[in-house]
Amino acid sequence: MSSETPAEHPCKPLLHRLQHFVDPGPDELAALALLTRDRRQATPNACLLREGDPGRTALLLCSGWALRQRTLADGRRQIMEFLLPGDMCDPGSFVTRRADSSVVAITAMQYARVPPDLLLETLRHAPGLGVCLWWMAAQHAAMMRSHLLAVGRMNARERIAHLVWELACRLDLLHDRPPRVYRLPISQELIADAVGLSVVHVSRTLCALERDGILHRHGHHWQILSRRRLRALANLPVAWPQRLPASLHDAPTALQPRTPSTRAVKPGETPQSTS
Amino acid sequence: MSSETPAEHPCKPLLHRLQHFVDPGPDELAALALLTRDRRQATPNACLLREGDPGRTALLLCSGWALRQRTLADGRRQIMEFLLPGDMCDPGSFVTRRADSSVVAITAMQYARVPPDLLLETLRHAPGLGVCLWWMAAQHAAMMRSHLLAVGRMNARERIAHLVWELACRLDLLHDRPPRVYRLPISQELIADAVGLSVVHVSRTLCALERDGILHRHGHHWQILSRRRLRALANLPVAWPQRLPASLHDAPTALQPRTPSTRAVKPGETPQSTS
DNA sequence: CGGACTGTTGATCAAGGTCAACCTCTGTGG
DNA sequence: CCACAGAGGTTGACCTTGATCAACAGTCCG
Repeated sequence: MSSETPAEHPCKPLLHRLQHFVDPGPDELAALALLTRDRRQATPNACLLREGDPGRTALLLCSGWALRQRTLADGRRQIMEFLLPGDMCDPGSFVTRRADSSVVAITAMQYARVPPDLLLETLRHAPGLGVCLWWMAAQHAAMMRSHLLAVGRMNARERIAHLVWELACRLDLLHDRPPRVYRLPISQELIADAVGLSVVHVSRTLCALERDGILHRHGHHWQILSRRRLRALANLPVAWPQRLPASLHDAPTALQPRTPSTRAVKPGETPQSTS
Repeated sequence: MSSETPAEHPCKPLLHRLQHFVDPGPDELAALALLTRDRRQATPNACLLREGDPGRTALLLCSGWALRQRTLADGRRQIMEFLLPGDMCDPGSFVTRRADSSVVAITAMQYARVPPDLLLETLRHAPGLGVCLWWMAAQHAAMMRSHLLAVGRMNARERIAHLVWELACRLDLLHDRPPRVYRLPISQELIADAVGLSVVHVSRTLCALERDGILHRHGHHWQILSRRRLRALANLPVAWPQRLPASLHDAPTALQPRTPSTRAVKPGETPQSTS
């Protein structure tokens, strides 16, 4: 088949991520290419979507980082999530009058706007993609719940460890092998607003993690020195992200499953157990 | 049509909620009835779904309250959300290997388990329901983001006000008119674990809200004395929940829109503006 | 060279946590 | 009918985590 040209595919990161789980056929590849018909650029701090906008369109990130946030009248803000290449931001917006949160570029980035009819058309061409999107949405919801758990019930150390671990896991999915050093283009202010702490305390806590030999940073380059201890701090109860359940591969409209030999092993994932 | 017998419909609360937004036809009513084929009972503290379960089934709550929670090894827990009659809990579970959170009954309750094929079959019979479920999922995601904002960036007073406001809005949707006094079958311990505070501090803060003439409670009966001040505290930027966007009513598979004369006015909702 | 932005460190402060006592209500069993 | 136990709520005293304010250092960029 013509499936061996991922390097030139317009939404490589999404593809790359999906390939950890399923093996897209030519139909799916062609359908995915459709999604990026309306491509755009954004520079740091540009607003892709503003709170209150009618914005009836999904966003598909191709390169660069963004974030979703909500702001209070007095300036306090909460960062809901960081958005990485390959992320598809809420198709839920199709069905909603006004956005409840803003999406802002962190780095220079490329993305596509996906209007509702285009998404529906794409799904008609490649129904198997529906399961993928559904799966991604479920993973996303689980991620949000983890985030809530961290912010609501963990202390500063744990919260930050949790965030770093989450980002590392997500970045791992964008590469063939877990990178040795991660590039996290986020300031400590962003970390603070994501985990609900003050900037100063984030700085202190990061220094402490570094002193304890768990992390190492310079600039935006981060290294995880002890995956074990970081993971323990992050308190992750279940493996995340999860694979598609096997039985879905057999559904009439599903994609072909990857054969075990070619399936990449995901980084922090323990196959079964919890602790 | 035969749409005037909601009193005997097996999932009245869901219906009631949907009727604030759309006008289900006979097909939709029949299809909804299908969903509750596998009905169950639960008593307080019963576990409908346990963290780590494979549980490939959605839950449709018919009566009573439940909650979704995640627990840490040392006993700390975060309540993700309270689940009310008419709530459909994550169809996302179809596509996921293991549940990331538990669902526990708060009161005695009735619910139905909805396996994947039943849901798909139902949607085949009444495609218009798909939009409804999608809309509910989008509302749900927005609610979770609000919750995260509250826990991450608000102080005790605001967090609790936020929670009470959210619950009141959701309960309003289950009745024809906003009730004068709400029945909230939740202990202060549950409130604490939902908003990320200690029980003691919840007690103090509630007493303060009562002293300030914003709330009144005895037992599980709550009255909102000043909707204005409660709403201001809760810091709600956009109207919630939102109506379906008008254009979706015109989609080929959509339900009939309610005529303006019969559409109920929703409680805390300002039609357009933010503050 | 000067300014903006980001990160680090110290000093002080306050919101909320913890511990403990006590109270009210409800249901239970004698 | 009362005694008792247990759960949930209230209040006080004290302590801890993290917020706030401020000064300063490093880096990038005009």
